[in-house]
Amino acid sequence: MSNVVHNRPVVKPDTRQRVLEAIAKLDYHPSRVAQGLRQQASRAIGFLVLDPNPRWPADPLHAEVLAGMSETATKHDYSLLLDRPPGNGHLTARELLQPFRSGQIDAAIVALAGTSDSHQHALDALNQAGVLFAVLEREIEGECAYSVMGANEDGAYAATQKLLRDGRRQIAFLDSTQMWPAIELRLNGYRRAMREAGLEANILISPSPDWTSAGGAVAMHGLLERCERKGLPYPDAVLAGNDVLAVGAMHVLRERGLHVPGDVAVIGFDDFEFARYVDPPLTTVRLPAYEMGKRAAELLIAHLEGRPTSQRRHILPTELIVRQSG
Amino acid sequence: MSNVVHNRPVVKPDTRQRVLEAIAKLDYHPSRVAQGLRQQASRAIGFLVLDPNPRWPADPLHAEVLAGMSETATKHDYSLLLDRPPGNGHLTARELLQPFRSGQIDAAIVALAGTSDSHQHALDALNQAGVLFAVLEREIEGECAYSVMGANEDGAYAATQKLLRDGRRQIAFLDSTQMWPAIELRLNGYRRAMREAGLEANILISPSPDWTSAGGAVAMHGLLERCERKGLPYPDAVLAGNDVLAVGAMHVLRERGLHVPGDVAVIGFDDFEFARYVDPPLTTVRLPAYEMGKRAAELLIAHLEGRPTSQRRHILPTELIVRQSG
DNA sequence: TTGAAAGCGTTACCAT
DNA sequence: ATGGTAACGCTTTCAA
Repeated sequence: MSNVVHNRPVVKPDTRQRVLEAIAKLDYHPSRVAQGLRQQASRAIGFLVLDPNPRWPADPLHAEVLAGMSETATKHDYSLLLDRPPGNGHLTARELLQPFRSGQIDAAIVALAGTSDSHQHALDALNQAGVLFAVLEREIEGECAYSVMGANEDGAYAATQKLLRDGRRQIAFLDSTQMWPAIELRLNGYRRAMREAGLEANILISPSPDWTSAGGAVAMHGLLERCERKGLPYPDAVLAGNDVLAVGAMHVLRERGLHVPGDVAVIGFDDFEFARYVDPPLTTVRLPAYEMGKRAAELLIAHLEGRPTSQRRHILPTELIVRQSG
Repeated sequence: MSNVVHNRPVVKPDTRQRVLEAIAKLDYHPSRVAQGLRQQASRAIGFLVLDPNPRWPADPLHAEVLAGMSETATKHDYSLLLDRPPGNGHLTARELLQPFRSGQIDAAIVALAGTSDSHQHALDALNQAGVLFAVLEREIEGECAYSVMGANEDGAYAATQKLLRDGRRQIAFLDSTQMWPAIELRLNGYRRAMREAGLEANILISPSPDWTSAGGAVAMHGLLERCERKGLPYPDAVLAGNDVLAVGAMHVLRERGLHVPGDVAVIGFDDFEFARYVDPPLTTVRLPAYEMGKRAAELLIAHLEGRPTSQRRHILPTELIVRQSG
């Protein structure tokens, strides 16, 4: 019976035929739950989002990653389980491991919020438990740990250099009080480019309260006000932590009568769908989010099927997409 | 033991104490899989997306719905399983029911693509199997079927009326060859308003090949070309099937040197995050997508816990948000 | 090649 | 109030 369902060649053709008929007649459906219990494997991978913001799927980047994961999981007949931390977002190791221990998932893709060290204990716990996982946008080491990243630092470096080449000198960076590992890397790239250009003194960072466009507007607002208060000149360029922030920032600039890119150049990050449709079309650093989701899922599934990939650190290239905003 | 874990009051305090200690010492974790097998209930709800486009999570509306579902599921300690049709998107009843029959989910939220009748057989199959589900944006009847909708027709009607009140007469609608139940309703609202204004002859519909902004640009392009070919005047207003399309359409209008809203008013649908940040800020019909996801999940979970809601048809109100594009 | 039986980790039931 | 046992539906192993 089991041998028939799984197409194993140890059954005589006519026996197989009989069994198949019975299956059809009884409208039999194998229970994946029972299979899971017996085989100690659920054929499901989890998406563990360590972000207290319940609206995280609405972030275009997360959505793209999710789409890539889902596509790949389906292709390999794996299920995808969405898992969020209950409540406040501060996880104990126990909570994190729960879906593994309870047999719900065989592996997980982990998306972090917060600074890169804030969830170190969580990753340590995963490692110590010996479970299989892939972390997005974050270096990680461990027996069964993969990491899938975009070239965030390179991208931010290239974007800053482009602005410098265009003669911009007062280049500001928009980040957020809600930290996020990729942003640290982007900041690093920005800082390095400024330092190498001898403009360390011009480094200027303004935080958004969150990762929405409304937050981006707040950050831009704060930036301009700070300049006014201190009698500093306005920045002549802004590198935004991501496109969503950039959109809000451009809105504020327009409201203030500042021309983009004439007065202030703006470059975003991610190249989300709407980047080319805002006015002016947004120059940005493309991050291959969909591909990252795919890659992470592929690595985990290959590992689960006995084909672990020796390369644990996967960095997908970013690309500067020059449009008209900067 | 089971009684202790589930806090049943049939155990003596000191026995409970002893068991709890053992649990801690052995680092015991209940297996949800075994629980599922034993109780014939997985404590998971599925999101069945009958859309062949693998990038569906990147659609802002879907993402918001997903966020609402995820939030609610987590709150009630339910898992959320993402389920896509394998491959082409044309589902057999068998494939649709698979996650139910295999015990992976106790209920599902179903998002349809295609015309409202194209998946009728799928919904019939769900009904006939007696499984619990909620359909988004689509009327449904059945023993265990809920439907959660936005007031699509009302919204489109109100938007069209607003344009008429502003003196617009040549109002076009942007839909898509990739149909979608909600769009049929929006079209109905548009048609009804035009008919009631005696402008049935002016009804003009241009399709996008998909639901991206690029598609919206194609639809707008096609619309203008059709007018030119037939020697018709350009439309003085456009009601887009959703905001994503509207963004692409506005882009084309600007490229052609047409002023929004001076020459052509544009109204979108959904009120996604970026609607207020495009230029000019997009007038649109707000659809409470997050709330719809929440509601659907709540209805299912309440039903599963023995508290079925008598009202099966839930229509959440839409609201016309007037900004500057129309 | 086939059929029977054990066991995966729970919970529900039934003796104690 | 407690401990033992069967059963959930499958796969694997072992004997026939």
